[in-house]
Amino acid sequence: MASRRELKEQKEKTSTSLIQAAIQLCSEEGYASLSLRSVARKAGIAPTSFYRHFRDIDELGVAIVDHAKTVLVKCLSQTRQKMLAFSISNNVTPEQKLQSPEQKLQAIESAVRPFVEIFIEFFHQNRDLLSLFFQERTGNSEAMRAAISEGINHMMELLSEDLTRISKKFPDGFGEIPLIAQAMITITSHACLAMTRNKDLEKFERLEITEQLIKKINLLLMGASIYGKITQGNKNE
Amino acid sequence: MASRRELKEQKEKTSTSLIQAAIQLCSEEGYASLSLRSVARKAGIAPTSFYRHFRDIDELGVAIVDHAKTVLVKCLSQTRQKMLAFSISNNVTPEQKLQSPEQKLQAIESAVRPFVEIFIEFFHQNRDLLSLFFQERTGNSEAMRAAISEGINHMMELLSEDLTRISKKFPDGFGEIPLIAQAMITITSHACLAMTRNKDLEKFERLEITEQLIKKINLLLMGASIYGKITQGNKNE
DNA sequence: TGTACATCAGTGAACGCGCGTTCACTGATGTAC
DNA sequence: TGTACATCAGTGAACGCGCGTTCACTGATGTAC
Repeated sequence: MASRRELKEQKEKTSTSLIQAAIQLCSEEGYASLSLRSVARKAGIAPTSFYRHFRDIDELGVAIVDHAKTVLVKCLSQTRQKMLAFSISNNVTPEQKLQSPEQKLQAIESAVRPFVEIFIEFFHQNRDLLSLFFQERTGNSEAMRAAISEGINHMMELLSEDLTRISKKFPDGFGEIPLIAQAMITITSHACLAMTRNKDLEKFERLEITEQLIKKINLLLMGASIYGKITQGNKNE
Repeated sequence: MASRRELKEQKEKTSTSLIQAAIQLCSEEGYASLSLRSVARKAGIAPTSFYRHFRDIDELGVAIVDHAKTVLVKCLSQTRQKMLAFSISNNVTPEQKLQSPEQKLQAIESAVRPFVEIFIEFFHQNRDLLSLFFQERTGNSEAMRAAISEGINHMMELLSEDLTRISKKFPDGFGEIPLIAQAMITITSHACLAMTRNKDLEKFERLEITEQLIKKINLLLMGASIYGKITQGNKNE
């Protein structure tokens, strides 16, 4: 009835059920309160069957983080497209544009806004998964912290690349791009976590959080655009 | 032998022992893993005696947060003194100073540096307490989140006052001061949490985190100083 | 001064519960020969 | 084709453990009269 191949697929399905069950339980009680038995119960298997899939809860946790990583990479790939769209629409020589603060701010916001809107939308669509990812970044499981840290570093690299490209449109470039990327991820993930409670967050509140986050990142990048002028020589770094 | 008054003092001592025991246990296992019995054991009393002091673990948690609040208020009072020292040393009319980006950056850093250095030092001295405070800001205990949120709001008010005073030294003031205060606390607390693991963090690493945090806040405030120019009318807000 | 009672921090026994983990087992699939 | 064996996802009984909570108790202090 079930071939060896079908058995493998069935096992994969069960693993996925365990992961989904764990994500949901974490959103209710937190990762630290996750128990092997509660996950197995929610996934509809016997407690002892858990061991056919994961050595322990932390191994499941790392699998969840791996899943979160792929979602985040997709997210950053989408934000990159939109941010490049910005670059193209501003595809003129630096000397022509972006000299006045107003022009700079407008240019910055035209890149920041799509980034934030797409990110918030992704977070909204993957609330339980991503809030777990960001929350456990500083949690008490070393295995989780290590796995998450890897994902965050990757995000920062991607974001730094984007910022580098954007900075080329500014007469003096941006200063301290890696730090900017760090700070962007910090305040973005924090804004997301602030949305986590109140599952039925009013759309109004979500929009307000979005606008505030955009403003904060605008401020950072405005600062970076001056920093680039002050610390000469880092222009194309 | 022990008067009624001495009994009250003794009870207070036991409560303090419970709080200290809980703080230490949280630093090892996290707040979510805290158990009434483990706290009582560490404090040297019978499990049932716990109920003479707190209704449940969350009530103890809120008491810990209250303690953290007083530490943080002391911290912000010290940073304020140093930041006002900056204001005095720059006590000239706006027209005379801070027109060039270099001057602005220098003025901003002279306020930001003491803030960060004092904050990091306070965190270092109260590592377990304050990392619990910041970590559980987005944790799974509603009682904790509520208590912490109150403390954070108070911090943001104090910081906004400081920023308002500082902004008066700049020709165009700062824009979006409340958002700046929020972002400052977000990235500062995150930098602190990054120091939490590795109890014996190399002094070198601590200094590096300090310098990076200073730069990030510099960027924010540089941005704010331009934002003030663009969005006219908010100058003295 | 003496007697009866109230207060209250701390105790130890006991309870039922959910937990992680072990173990030997099932039953279906595929392989060797 | 048939027989013996290997693989492997899933199972159910059983274990010992730490947990939160209850209960009646102790023993010292203070109060009423």
